[in-house]
Amino acid sequence: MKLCIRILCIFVYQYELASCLGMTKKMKNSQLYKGSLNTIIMKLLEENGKMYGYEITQKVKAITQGELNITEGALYPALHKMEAEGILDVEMEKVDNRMRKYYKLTEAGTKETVNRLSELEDFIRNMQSLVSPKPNLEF
Amino acid sequence: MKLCIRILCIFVYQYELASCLGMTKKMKNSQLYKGSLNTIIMKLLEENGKMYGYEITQKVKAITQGELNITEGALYPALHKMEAEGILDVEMEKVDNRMRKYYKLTEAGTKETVNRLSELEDFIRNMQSLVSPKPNLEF
DNA sequence: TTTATATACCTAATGAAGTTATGTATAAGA
DNA sequence: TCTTATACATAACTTCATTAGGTATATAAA
Repeated sequence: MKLCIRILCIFVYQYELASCLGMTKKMKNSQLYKGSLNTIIMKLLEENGKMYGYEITQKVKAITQGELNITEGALYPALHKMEAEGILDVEMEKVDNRMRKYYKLTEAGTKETVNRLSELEDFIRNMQSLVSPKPNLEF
Repeated sequence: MKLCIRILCIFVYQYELASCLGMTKKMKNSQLYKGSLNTIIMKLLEENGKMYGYEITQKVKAITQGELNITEGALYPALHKMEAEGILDVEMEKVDNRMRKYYKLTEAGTKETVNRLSELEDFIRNMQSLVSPKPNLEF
């Protein structure tokens, strides 16, 4: 029994250690990211022309230094939905005997991206007003 | 028939006009705000000491120039939940024969607010990296 | 050689948060 | 009198994401 607990402790310790080093890190994304996934995907596609799902998850992780990890359970349904809505086009490609589904913005998608980005700007501006109310010092 | 269409047009026009003036404006909040409500509430309470529900909706509307309208269906359940979690304390008050439920941060709530605000900062920083990738120009 | 990790896709069950619609009730103004 | 503003509340529904599985190939480690 005591041995079991000791082993468990070692396991937990190593897990936590790994967490600290950002290796196994079962990162729980903040609630704040809810609703921003589509905007993120669209912006990345606008920038990179075409990307495949897995590539998107890795890109986001890299850009945010591991702070945001898009879960596949969120990503793939989102991509399928945007494809169904005519925002994205798909193109299959076989690389190294492994399949890839490349997504790119449609014309409509490109237009919608502009709106989404402006919404994001407004959102950020509003959130900043809310949390760091700058008294109008200009006069 | 033509008359009907004309009347409809006038109605739509006036509705849009009212919208522009921010009067009737059935503002649909961007998806992006999902997940930010608690943070907003906590920050406002941290700043103002105590507030009641309706006051919060008005304050947010004012600060964001009408861009963000907290719906009551989201607000009240959120307040109740935060109270249940020990983040908020309630205090009833009767003003003008009308009831008000004033909320304020508990000690735990105040601590949690710090975390939430730092999460928000990270979130904003990450979103900015994602949508406006600033190449590291420093060298 | 088996096993774990990385790449690459997928979905079903569940949960959390918000919208819409509705209800109650008082006060003030047109 | 009828509408708007103030002030609370909740039930039904939608949307988005998490959790937890599943398939399959390639590579590195034990």
